[in-house]
Amino acid sequence: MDLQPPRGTVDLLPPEGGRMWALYQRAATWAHRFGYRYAETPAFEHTELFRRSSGESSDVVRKEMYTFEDRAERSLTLRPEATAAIVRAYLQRRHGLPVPLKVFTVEPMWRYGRPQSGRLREFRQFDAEIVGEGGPGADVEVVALGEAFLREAIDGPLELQINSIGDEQCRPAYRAELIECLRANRERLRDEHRDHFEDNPLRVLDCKDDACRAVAAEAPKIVDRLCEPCATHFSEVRQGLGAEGIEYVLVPTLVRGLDYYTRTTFEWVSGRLARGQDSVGGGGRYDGLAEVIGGPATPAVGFAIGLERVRLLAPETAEAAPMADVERPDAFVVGIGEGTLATTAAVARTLRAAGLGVDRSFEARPLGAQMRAADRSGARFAVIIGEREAAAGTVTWRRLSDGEQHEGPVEAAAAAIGAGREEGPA
RNA sequence: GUGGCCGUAGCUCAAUCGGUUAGAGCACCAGGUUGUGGUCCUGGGGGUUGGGGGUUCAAGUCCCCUCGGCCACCCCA
Repeated sequence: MDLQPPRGTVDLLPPEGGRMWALYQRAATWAHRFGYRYAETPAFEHTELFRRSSGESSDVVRKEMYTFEDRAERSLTLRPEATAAIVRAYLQRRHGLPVPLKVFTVEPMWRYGRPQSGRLREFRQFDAEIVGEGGPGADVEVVALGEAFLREAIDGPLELQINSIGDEQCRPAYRAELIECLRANRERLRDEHRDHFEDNPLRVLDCKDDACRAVAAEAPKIVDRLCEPCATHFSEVRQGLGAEGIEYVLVPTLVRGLDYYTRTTFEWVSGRLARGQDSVGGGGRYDGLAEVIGGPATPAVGFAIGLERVRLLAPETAEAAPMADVERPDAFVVGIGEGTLATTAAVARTLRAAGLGVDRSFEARPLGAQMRAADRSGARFAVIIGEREAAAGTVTWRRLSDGEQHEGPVEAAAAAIGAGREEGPA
């Protein structure tokens, strides 16, 4: 039996599991601070949903989907991204939901491709969406949420790039103009673009090849061709970001891989990762998506942040720590002597009822061994019960960081240990 | 999916020309320790040398296949 997990998947055992869990909590904390509520959608959907939403010419649909048939011969696909499913769910049950609907989710996604570090076949995303609001304030808020999370979760440089790719009013004309330009410079493009740029001309713009970049630099820019409403929207988004104190770089060649984007597109880029995987997250507005999958016109905007990539950029101090703060117990209960198992269990029960995270040994082991276990558990306090305490009806609590200890009733221990917990992460 | 590089304990590495029972440090576990953890001492568990096949008296070492990882491309998270 091969014990390796399937290619492109990973096991998250301690301490890695705790670090990912800490990231989930951090995402939830920030989403809550911005008024986003938690949502989940199925891990798989009808294949049709993604074909229509992402677009037939997108790479996701063309070669990255995990598609399978179930026993009733329905074609299903493991979700490659979160947005389409959230919009589908919203459309099906929109009556009674708040407007706009602000939701976030932290779930795995699946895309078939060759794995690399920070690029897995099963990967996790923090995703936030505002459905039903078309104003620029929504774009700004969604970016602000992602920005707040990222600035706290990662170390080092992070660049927010933004662009507007227009809408169905202005993009067709721009698209035609761009095709003209590309046709005129056809010989300079690299092979794979030379014959296919008419399918998705915007794609050529973010090609990394030097020759293509040179052509892209000379080509007309979509931001100069926006219709009046799109131009106004974009300018208000930029003003709003400025007012939030969020720095960004305008990147006229920033287009995104999925067809459903309109107007604002953005991406967070790290300078620290390998070039092919330096995008930490991205998103944009997708006002046309709801109609594409059969609903009424519904403006919406959102982002997806890749948590594996965030982990690669985590501060080294956090990586070096033996465990994440979120999984450290508050106290480890230690009993001295053979007959103390029942006593430590009772003390643990009391401390847990008081809201503390408590661990203990399953067996009556030597005191030194239990203290060692307490230390290794990461607990902040050891709570010790021996003959003396049992007779007096007290416990001894010892702060493991400096060895300071006191003896008193278990309620006093609970209060003292609980009081020291405030400096932990939010 | 295309191209390249690389696989020896959990991690970092060692093992002479193809030669006997694959070693070390760190990490992990236990004991020292029925009144105190981290340091220290002693001991222990861990390997199908990624897997399979071939060559050979003999393979961690040479050859083939395969699986996996990394890098670039594609593209994105």
